[in-house]
Amino acid sequence: MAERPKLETVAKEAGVSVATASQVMRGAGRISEKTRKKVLEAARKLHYVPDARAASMRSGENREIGFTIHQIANPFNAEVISGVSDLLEAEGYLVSVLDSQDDPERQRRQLEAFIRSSRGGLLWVPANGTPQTTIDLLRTHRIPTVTFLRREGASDFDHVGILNAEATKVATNYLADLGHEHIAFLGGVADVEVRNQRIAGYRAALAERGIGPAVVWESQDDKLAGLNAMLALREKHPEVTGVVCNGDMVALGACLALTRLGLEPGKEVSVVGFDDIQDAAVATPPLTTMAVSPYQLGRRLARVALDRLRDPDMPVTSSLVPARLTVRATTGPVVKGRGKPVE
Amino acid sequence: MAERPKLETVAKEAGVSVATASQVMRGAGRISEKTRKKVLEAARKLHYVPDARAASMRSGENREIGFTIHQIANPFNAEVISGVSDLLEAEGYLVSVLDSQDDPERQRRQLEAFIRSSRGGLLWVPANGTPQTTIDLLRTHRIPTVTFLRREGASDFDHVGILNAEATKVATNYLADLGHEHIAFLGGVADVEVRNQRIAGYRAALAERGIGPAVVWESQDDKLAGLNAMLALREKHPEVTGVVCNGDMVALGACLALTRLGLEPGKEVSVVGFDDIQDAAVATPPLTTMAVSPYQLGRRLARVALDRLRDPDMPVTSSLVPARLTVRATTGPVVKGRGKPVE
DNA sequence: TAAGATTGGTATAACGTTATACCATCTGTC
DNA sequence: GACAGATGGTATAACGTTATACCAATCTTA
Repeated sequence: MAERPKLETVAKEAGVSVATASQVMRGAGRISEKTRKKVLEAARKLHYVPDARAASMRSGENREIGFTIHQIANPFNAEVISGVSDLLEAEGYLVSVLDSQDDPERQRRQLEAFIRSSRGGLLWVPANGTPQTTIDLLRTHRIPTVTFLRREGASDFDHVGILNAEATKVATNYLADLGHEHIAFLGGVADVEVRNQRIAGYRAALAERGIGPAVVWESQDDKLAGLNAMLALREKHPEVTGVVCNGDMVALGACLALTRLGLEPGKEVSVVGFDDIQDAAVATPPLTTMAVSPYQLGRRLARVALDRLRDPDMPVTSSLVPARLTVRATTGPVVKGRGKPVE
Repeated sequence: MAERPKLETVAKEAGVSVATASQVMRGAGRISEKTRKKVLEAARKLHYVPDARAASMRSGENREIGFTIHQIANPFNAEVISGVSDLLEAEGYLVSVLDSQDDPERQRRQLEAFIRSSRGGLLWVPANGTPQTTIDLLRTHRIPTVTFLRREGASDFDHVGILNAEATKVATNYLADLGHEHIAFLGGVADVEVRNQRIAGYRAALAERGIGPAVVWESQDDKLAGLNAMLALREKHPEVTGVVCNGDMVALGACLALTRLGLEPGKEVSVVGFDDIQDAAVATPPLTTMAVSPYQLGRRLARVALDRLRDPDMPVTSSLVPARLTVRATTGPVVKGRGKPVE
């Protein structure tokens, strides 16, 4: 098999200069239909594929976009990725996803590699505990960047995120409307920005209603952790009848815990999730949750990135989308009942 | 802020030639400790980051690896990605993930972009229905490629996969050992290679035991689809008491369906999953499944890729890992019972 | 029909690295 | 003190594109 052909090979085959061949491939310049055909034919015949490195180096353009996210293995994020890819690929960009696993050190290495290859732009969920040096790195190298979900307040980069406080406020008020007077916030680990916002909304609703005190309980954001956290919360605070969760996975785990305790979610204890992942609707019982459409969120993110790429001097934008209360079966009016002891 | 510094800037700052600066940055050539220090200091001061495009173009090396997968939004795949990244990043590579969404056309576009930027290597789960032209594309451009999960038989690329037939054979035999005589295979859509292998193992076990007939039922590989498929299967074949599933998500859906029908998984009907995703252990009841450790599988995949990158002329390898029967609560001896009608 | 405009094409210098070949200077040896 | 070998450094031509400037024909138009 022949070596990878270059423009020179194609030009020779077509009997024109490299400059002409280049113009034909890019659809630029003024070329007659006849030679255009000749060049395209030659390129096809030789299976010519341009070298993006050389092109990008010379032209200063790069149609590859990076998406650095804290966890790929998360149904919500995965749907966001779909939304992002669909829109950007339709515009001729290539999206490659990097998983920082929420580790600032790993993130730094990835972003450095990213800068080395001079990608076109970056969609970024900053890892928890991202140091200033990493932010400086991106700023120094003038990478068109859109932050996603985190670093909402910072106005150094464009941002797309969720109206977290508003959402948990709605959720908490909804539980209060149902008659719940002891409402807890469950899930997430301390000092994650998104969680802090959600807790703030939860507290605000409590304060408005004059109920409380606030009960905030930590846990990792997966189902098993949610299960265990709910068991512990229940033991320490048996008076709690309403639970606002940091995410659907935790909420589903919490429901599992209630079932184990012989309690029925939506009866003795009401649970509200956050995100509306696919499982939420299918679970038994189906989960009441604050729904954000991750796919649409991804498209929004991509749209902002496109705008930024087209006009680098545009003022920094921030775009926050609301979550919608979606009532299913895990919430209801207060019902008395003690449940059976754990087996 | 200054323009992005190049090697020339660094060299000037340090008072040496670009050649020397280059050698220092790469740790090559013979350079005195004194000038080495000078150059490194200058680079640090200017925040110099080399341009990987230029380096790669000149040296012909590229430490970026692509991982094209049919679905990111899948807990099993997500864990594989972790395993791959952990190992390759430790070796100084950067892994970027592309989601083909199992669409051959989208996959072709992505692979073309991939070739254009002359990445170092490719880990590839071929989309279902991948045409020969796409395979030729990779071969023509001599991309070091390792196929994963699919195209097991083809010996044109290195391969890492799962011993599918063996696993479902074990699962089916296990159900037969428990006394089940009517065993069905549930899940997956027609003509996906992995599923065909699993069905073959299932059929082989039936044949060996002299039980049957085989009942094969299609469904998408998610929980909701599994639920509906199980309901339909149950209606058409009420005699079935054992179900071997194409994946854990389907199996979990099937269990949900059984519960809705008033049947207890592991009692009236036994269910075996495949993969052992995180949810399998947490579900109620916990799922019996054929466990493959996706993280370890990812590391294996990365290992094979590294070997290939180090020795391009090495003969093509194939590495198939077994799945381990992991008994939990959804399987048990045959129990008679009709269940209650759907509410 | 001469001057200008338009059309279709080409030569060539970048882009920022790295690999090669080469050239000074030292150091030790006889 | 002449010569070999080691040591430390440099000049320069690639890598495969694209952008710029330019040129040679051909076509207008007055």
